[in-house]
Amino acid sequence: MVNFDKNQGTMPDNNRVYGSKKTRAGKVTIQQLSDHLSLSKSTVSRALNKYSDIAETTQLRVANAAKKMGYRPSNHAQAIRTGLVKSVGLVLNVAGENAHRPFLSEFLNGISLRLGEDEWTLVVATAQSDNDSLEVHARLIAEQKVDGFILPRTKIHDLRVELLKEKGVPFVLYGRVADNTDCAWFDVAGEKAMEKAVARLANFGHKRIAFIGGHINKNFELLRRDGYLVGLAKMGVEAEECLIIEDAMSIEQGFRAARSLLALEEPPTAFVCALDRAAMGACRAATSLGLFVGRDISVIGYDGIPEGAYMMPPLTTFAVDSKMAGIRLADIILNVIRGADENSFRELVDAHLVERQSDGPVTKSPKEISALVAEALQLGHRRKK
Amino acid sequence: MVNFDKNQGTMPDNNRVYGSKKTRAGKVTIQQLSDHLSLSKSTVSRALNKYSDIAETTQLRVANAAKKMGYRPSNHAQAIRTGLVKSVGLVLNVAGENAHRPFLSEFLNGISLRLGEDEWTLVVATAQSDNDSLEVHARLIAEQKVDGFILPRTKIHDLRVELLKEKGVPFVLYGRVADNTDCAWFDVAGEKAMEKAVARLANFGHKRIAFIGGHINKNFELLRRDGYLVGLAKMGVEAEECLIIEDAMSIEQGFRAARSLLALEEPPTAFVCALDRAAMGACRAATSLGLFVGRDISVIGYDGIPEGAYMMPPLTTFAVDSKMAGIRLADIILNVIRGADENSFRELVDAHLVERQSDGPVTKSPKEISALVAEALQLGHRRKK
DNA sequence: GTGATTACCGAAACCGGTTTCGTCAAGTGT
DNA sequence: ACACTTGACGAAACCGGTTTCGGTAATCAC
Repeated sequence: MVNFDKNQGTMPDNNRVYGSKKTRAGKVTIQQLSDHLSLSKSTVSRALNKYSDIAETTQLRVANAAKKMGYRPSNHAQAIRTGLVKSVGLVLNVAGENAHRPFLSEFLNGISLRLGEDEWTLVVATAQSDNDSLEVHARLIAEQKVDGFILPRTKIHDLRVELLKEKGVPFVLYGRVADNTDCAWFDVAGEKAMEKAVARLANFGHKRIAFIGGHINKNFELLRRDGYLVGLAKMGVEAEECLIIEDAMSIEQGFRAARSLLALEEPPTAFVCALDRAAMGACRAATSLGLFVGRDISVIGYDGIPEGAYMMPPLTTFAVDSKMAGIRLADIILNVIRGADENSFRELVDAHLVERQSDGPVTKSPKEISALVAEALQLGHRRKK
Repeated sequence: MVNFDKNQGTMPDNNRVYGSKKTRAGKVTIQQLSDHLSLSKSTVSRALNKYSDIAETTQLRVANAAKKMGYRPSNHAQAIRTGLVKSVGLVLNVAGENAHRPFLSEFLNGISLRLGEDEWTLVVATAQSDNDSLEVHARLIAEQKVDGFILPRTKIHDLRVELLKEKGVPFVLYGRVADNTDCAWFDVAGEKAMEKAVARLANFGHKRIAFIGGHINKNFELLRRDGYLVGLAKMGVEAEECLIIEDAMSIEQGFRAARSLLALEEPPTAFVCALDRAAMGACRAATSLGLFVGRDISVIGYDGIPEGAYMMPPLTTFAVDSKMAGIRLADIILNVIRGADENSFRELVDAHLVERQSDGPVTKSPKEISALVAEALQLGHRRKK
């Protein structure tokens, strides 16, 4: 009868020391609370959850005692019954190391702020590819770590949407997809900003306005390009295939895009860029070709990254409010999780113009620009020799 | 006895529709699994957790069946008993809207990657101030949303450390604090980078090397400044009070710092900056005063932000690997939570030099620089009139 | 005054796991 | 042949809540 149970029920080797030393003493349970109040567990629970069959006086008494004793319901204890863990997931696809996110912290802040109001939390995970992203979502669902998702950077046909619809897990899109049925979404109207950018430039007298866009598998890219085209149409300017370049997501790519556009026989006198980073590259390209941005040539960006203010010259751009986006998305997903109809959430807000000095009235014709560029190129060529 | 319980036990109004329509059908419980295997719940549980008192053959049988049926233990169901929710918290203090985080997504990626290996998750929350940060931590603890924390951007005397020590909640620091006892930490040796930067510049022949630092309440600032001073001492260069400016966290502030340093009677011929963003400002300041960065004057940054590569000229800097930092921090906190001794985790890694073109051999004396600056200022002055 | 409601609360089941304790058959020593 | 281990598993308690189902006393209708 001596140490009979020594190797019986012992913990496995790989996780024996689980749990930290201090046993999280402070924790007040509902049992202790109900004992203290001389009420039953169930009454206390229902009182806290404001059931109508508990006397108001009792509800008050319980609420006060709970506050005084510092009682907080254990999140997972209630999750096990209610099925709600009170947290939403956000999976960031970091594929392509150029996946720059200038406003991630503001965005997270908005989400966290809104979720915090209801004592919910945000679970963040990253994915290394589109496929991985699906797996990560599936994992979070399987382990019931979240009650719903915010899906950033929607693609035109987004597999995440299919997955979540199939599993019946609530979600909200940051962006739009081809088929929006039964999808709650929030988006910034990039297309409208592009349209306004074109209008602004046309009013400045520009006739040859180029467009430098982003990844064509992203939905926002199509929308922004359409906005650009609509803008041209409305201003009575004819669109030209050769003035549109896509797939410029980085400074480098923006640089190359602008270089090639400026090498055209009849180069543009203004650039509309779908991303500030591309605009930065475009500015550098123009500068490197001897053009003064804001005078010889105009550039308008989109995003509102802080660096834009410190560029030479400061960049005119359309800024999006990422914090607000986070707040709205969090609010929507909370509603959807609580049973609201997805189809009642379709929010489109505007980016707002930040007027700086990278654009202005047209001063040079395409021919003149072409001449300046040619000169700069020859100079560079000569210097190399 | 008709509809007696109609308004009895009804849910309160404010949260009646809780839970989404579809009842998350796919979920396989341990009960179903054990039924299917004709084993008891407890045996299955212990088999999955590799208890030594379950036959190996049985363990295998259970593991296989679990995989085939797609069984995933409900996270909160086990949390309620084990006390572990299998997630770690990260609270970002977004105070001061210029709290720019160039590498946040890489950092998150590193953390998520390592946590994901063990099927843990990352909970992210934001705080609007130092005080709010404490409250957010407390909230996450009270609701048992996390098992431990990663504390980024440590301050010299960090209240978060006190809070977590008092509550007995595991944590790991990204950075160091004044009193490191019983703290696990990981850090990048910014001081060493600063020292190397000074050595590099001194070897280039620079004698007047200025330092532009960051927030003085952050611990890294003290360390980096010390590194700068040590570097000077080692190279036999005397430190001068007037060549040190602190509190430059943004491009704008770096700009102003460099302007004032260049206005000195005997201005520096090189800048060592504790942050790339300050370095960017410094470059712009030098350029605006008619100096060619990389030739007339040298600038070295720290952080390795991507924009540095596209500056004019590209910025020489010390880059930190944020993804790796995330991975290591996640690994450490997992160990600490599982009971390892905090004092056995003290990791210091180096930032690595990225040689670009913003620094080089000294070509101008302080006097000459001063003259150029004076000229540029007069020019600007004249132009204004 | 009596039966039917109604307001309020407690007992117990339940959620999906983990852990303790006990049982039972097979093996071991003498 | 008999007491003692040992290996392998099941029953039941438990974790901290939520929800169902009754039950009791007071109120109301007539």
